[in-house]
Amino acid sequence: MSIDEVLRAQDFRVTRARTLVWQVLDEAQSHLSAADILQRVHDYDESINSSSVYRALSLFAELELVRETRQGELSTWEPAHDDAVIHLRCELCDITIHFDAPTVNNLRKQVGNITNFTPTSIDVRISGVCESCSSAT
Amino acid sequence: MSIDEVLRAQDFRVTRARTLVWQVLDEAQSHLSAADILQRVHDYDESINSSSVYRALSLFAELELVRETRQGELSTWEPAHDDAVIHLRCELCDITIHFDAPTVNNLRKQVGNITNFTPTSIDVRISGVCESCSSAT
DNA sequence: AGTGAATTGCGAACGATTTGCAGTAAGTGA
DNA sequence: TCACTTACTGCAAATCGTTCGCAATTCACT
Repeated sequence: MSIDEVLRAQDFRVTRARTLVWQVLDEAQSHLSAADILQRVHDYDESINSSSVYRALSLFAELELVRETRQGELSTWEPAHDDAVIHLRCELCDITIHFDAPTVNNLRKQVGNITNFTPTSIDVRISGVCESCSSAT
Repeated sequence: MSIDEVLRAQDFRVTRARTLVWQVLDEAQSHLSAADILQRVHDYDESINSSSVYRALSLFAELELVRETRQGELSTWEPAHDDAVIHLRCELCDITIHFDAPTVNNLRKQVGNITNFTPTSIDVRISGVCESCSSAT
């Protein structure tokens, strides 16, 4: 289902701002800051305002189409994905790599079994050094 | 080793602001926002300024005495603890519970073995509903 | 094309955190 | 105990990502 269809299906209007913000996120398939997104949106259309970008992002977040993450100072966004996919964040180059770790589901079960806490979503982030940074001495 | 000793050992001065901020964190043993901390510090001494609280917190963070976490909008701080201890955050009452999950170390090993990423620290947060909120219907 | 409401652009407001600076007080050595 | 040095503080102003109010625009439907 395209973003247009998703929006229309829930009675939201398909606008240039929303379409472009989605397009940028979808093309990047990585963690982008609001500033990154705005900049790339401007590559397509200078006239889109930052407010509209923020508004599109929060709408998408509500519809669970994107996932917002706080990395250090600022927020980043990426298309939503399963929470068993964890984030490996390189401390040197700041890149974020996805890693599908089935163990995450064990962790989820463990918490469900041992405690009386009922998990809904799990968020695993690992900081460290990525391959290219560690091989670059 | 007391906070005074830790500070002195690294040639930082022991000041009222630093002592009180540490005392508040240590007493609470939970996640406090900067505003919470300031308020509790003021219970001891009205004259401490928020800048000093922020400055103390970032010093402590550098010395790895505290752990800063972004929860939604704002940052929270707590005394540092092992990263195999994960955070269970209740979506209803916003409380954060600690849970010692040995599985975290498996996850760490798994990443180390399967990928070429070298983990240094791991951060697991689980959102869900805590016992008292789920029993309160 | 015409209508009404949803959405936008704009600029101002916001609020947590930070900074510059002059004054204060912690540590040191006499 | 008393100076002396300078790290640290309080204050107020600045910063900066994000949000808001509102008039103008644009979308969806006829």
